[in-house]
Amino acid sequence: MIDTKDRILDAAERLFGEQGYAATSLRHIIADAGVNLAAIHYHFGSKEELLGEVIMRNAAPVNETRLAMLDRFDAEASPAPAPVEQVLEAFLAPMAEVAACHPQFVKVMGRMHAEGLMPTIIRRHFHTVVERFHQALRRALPELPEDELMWRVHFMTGAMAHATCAKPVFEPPGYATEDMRRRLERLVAFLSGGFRAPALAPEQAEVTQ
Amino acid sequence: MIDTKDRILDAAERLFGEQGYAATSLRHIIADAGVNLAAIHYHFGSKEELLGEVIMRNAAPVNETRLAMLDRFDAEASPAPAPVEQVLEAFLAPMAEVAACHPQFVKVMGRMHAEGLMPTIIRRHFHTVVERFHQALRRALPELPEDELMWRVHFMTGAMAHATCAKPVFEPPGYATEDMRRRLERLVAFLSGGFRAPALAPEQAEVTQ
DNA sequence: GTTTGTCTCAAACAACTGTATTAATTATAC
DNA sequence: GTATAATTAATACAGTTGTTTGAGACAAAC
Repeated sequence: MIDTKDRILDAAERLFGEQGYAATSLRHIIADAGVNLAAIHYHFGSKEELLGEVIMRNAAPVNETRLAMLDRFDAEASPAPAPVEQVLEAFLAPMAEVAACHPQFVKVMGRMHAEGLMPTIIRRHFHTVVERFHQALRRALPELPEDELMWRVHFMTGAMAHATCAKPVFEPPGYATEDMRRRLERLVAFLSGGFRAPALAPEQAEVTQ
Repeated sequence: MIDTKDRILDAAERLFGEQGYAATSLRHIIADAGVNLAAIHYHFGSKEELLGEVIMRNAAPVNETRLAMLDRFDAEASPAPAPVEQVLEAFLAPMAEVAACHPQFVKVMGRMHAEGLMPTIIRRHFHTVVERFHQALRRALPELPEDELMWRVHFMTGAMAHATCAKPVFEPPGYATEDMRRRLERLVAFLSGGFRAPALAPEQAEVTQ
């Protein structure tokens, strides 16, 4: 079969997205793809490299679109910096677009975050995009201290990962039918509010009680 | 040894928090606790029940404190509803407190979310607390549509889980030293902003492009 | 038609998983 | 001291994991 490789990639993408990387065995994948176990190691060498190819066949175009959108928003707002909403939209909207033809890829990325595999992947393939968006957020929120900004990026990462792949504890109305595009729009609104919130007073006495 | 059971619980709590439930084998746990493999099944019966005990020995007091704080904030603000900041604080601060003596427990809860085990656990032991906080948020944000609120709770869940257990892609300054209390205060500020953000216009034409 | 390289097949590998069993040990009560 | 219960130890089980192997099927090239 000529398309064995693609069938493996499709099956892996689907199962990684639904169950996560660790929970998906190679035997699940070959059963879903209808191919032989050896085919995976013939075509990819290892489970880890298979994951790498699943990611990279989508991540590259997504990242290009992200940078293009951010450039456009930056140009439109010039000389002012692009507002947070647009920075976040430039980051998230391309994921929603790719979800149209590869609905599972978004989930795969979420799983990577949730399983703690993202730091490795990021440093390998996403460095440029992350760096660019960090700068954009920095300019959009000049009054926000650096540590607070980085913490909020961390929080955002969690909300993103959860929003894209996790099953909610209590399902919002229309959860199953609502498309990823609208879901990410809701997320942009929510995260923008979070980034815009006043920063914590630096190292005062604890206010918890 | 008299404290075998506690040593198992402590080791399990630590390893579940650091590596997650699925990635932690019973043999990791016994090696860490310095006990025999049979001791786990003697004291707990199964891996799943061990997890249950790890959770419940901390979750019960935490949930009591949560409800007490929320009652207090509600009384203080009466007849107005308690503001979002306080609702979130009542939910998160007790976790920060328990982190003082059981620093890994917070991470365990985060892992449960990330691994998708939380829905089961929640419905079993956290139903009251979740219901109460849902109502509190509803009253604090009366103008927010119900579906939008539930989506934001979902986003909040993700940010919480990630903030408490995941290693950030790029570490904020002072990441290793800053205590959980302050981290959760940052999270409360961020989430409050998110909940306060204006809701998405209901079902308009897509604004993505 | 034979050869060469691509690819698939079934089977097996060693390592690991949660669980179970049986005997030995220890502590407590009488 | 002995009987009774609580607890540990060592070992084995059956299943799953990622990975490897070697024999064969198939196509295209010459």
